[in-house]
Amino acid sequence: MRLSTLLAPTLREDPNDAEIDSHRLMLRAGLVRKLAGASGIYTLLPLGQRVVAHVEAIIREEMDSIGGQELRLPVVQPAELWEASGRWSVYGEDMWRLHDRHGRAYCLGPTHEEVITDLVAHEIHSWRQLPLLLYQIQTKYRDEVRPRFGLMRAREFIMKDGYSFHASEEDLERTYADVVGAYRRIFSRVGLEYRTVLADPGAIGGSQTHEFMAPADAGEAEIVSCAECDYAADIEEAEVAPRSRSEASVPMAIGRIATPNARTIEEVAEHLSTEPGSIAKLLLVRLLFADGRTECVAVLLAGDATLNENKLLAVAGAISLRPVTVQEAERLHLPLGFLGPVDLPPGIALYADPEVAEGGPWVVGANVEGYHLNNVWGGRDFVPDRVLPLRRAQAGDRCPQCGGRLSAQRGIEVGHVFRLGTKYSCVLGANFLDQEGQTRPMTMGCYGIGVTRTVAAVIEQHHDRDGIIWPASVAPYHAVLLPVGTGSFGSRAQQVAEELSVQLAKRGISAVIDDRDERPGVKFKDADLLGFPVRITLGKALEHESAELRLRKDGIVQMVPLTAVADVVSAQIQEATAVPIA
RNA sequence: CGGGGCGUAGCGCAGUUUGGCAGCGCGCGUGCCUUGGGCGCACGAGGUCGCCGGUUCAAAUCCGGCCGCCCCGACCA
Repeated sequence: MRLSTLLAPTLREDPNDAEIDSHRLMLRAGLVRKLAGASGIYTLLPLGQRVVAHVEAIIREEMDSIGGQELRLPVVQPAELWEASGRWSVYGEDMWRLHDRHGRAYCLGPTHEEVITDLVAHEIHSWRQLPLLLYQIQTKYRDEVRPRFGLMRAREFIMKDGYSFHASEEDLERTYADVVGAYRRIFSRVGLEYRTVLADPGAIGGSQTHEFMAPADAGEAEIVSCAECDYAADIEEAEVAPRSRSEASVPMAIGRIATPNARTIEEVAEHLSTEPGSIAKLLLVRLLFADGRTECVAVLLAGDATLNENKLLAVAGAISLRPVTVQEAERLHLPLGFLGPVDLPPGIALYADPEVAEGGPWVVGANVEGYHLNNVWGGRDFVPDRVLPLRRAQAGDRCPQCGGRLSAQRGIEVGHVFRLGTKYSCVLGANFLDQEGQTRPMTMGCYGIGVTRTVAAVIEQHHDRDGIIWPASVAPYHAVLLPVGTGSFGSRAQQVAEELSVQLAKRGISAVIDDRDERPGVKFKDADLLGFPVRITLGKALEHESAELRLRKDGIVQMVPLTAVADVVSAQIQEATAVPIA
């Protein structure tokens, strides 16, 4: 391929609407373009398409290796199908809905559980035909509340979705494990550093699920992971244990101290020359329940902890919560900024995290403007109505599995595997006859990988100031041949580039020739920006019948005789592609 | 949906406060020059100033309405 004819419009300057590195670099390197007037909808240009194709090829290989069968499912799906599963109303605004000329309602598939279950319900009838693992790699549509970060959260995106059907839970477990194994190989091969984390099954239902998270600052999810064992979890899901804390052996008497203008934990800690961790904070929140009822509760946490809102909602059975308003607090005669668990007005339930439920001494608000209490002891000075772990996990917490230290990081969710059970098979009639002749619903699993998001994640993890640094396995081309020089010297360089391109192709190495009539500096800059793993410069070294090979990832340069270039590059690419499976 | 920012040449931006010839850099075209890290010189093409309406002798600029994009939040199999 010649760069002079390739549609790869590189940009010298950063686009103004790209915030994160992957989005910025995908635009600058000419991999994608946003469709004007359509937030979250992108064209994949030739280089971007090649990268996506490489990621898809790796996914196909690994899914096929565990017995997966690829198929292609309709994008346009009738409302009836979604009404049958009950999700037409549940899915909400994220679903892209449309009508045909007869006024019948359809949607653009945001996912394909309904369609595939319907297919299997019609075609599979016997235990002898199970298990079945089907998958698709297709464009999906979600009218995201807020598309952002380029391909990271787009409204039209490519996803690999796999669905499995089983005669039993045990059989599902086998396939589930197979898929997790395949995912490990896929993400390792595309060059991602990733963590497998425990996550919330969310609205799709089912038991414990695993997310595959690629650590990156631009990630939208927060995870905690242990350095000493394999424990990792979404920060909202992570188990938290009370932290150890030194207690005074002899409880002293409670005391009242003036803390004028010290409202926040930081201000109180500074005023009293103590640590936030020795203060207990009381949050007043209003819970909203499904039946419209609301309730005001108080939550007591250590001063350096954060409330895990999901856990509070779960234990209280509420659907949402918000802090109380200033007016609500005034009505209760509670001064915001000086709240404490001692002598709360009746009618407000006190929920306490185990860390602060018993013992002391704690500094807490006095429920009087301008005052706090010290030497407060849980159990003596206040008694919680409920003691529940409501603290959000944070860096430095003990690992619930091995006791090691947890660290927190941001991550990009690139894959998610679920056990669906019989949620969809029951309502959509995906039943089979078992060996006893009994009709039973199939047990299902589903397994997603965000393909375009994975490409974004790879760039987030593999770039530098100059541009993208593609892993060889997904690079749009393995190498760039860069002839420089003028006159007859230049034509010789061009000719050598053509020859090497052919030699490389014979070894399965793809290369582009930068034959553009540009100054060397421009070619070098673009080569770095585009991120090809190997750069082969045909210039000065030609006088010694050699080429200059440079690896994008470390900048290491070596001079190689022309006759050996193809073999050396081939070896370099093979080495780079043979990644250990994490 | 709440908050904030933006919309002027293909891209990045100035001009808007205080109404008065539509500008700069990059890119693009032509010629000369240069040729190992985004050369230099000269000439040139390129605009419905997001859209609609209003005020005014005169609107990119002031007023009203609408649309789109980006960021934060809420939200998110």
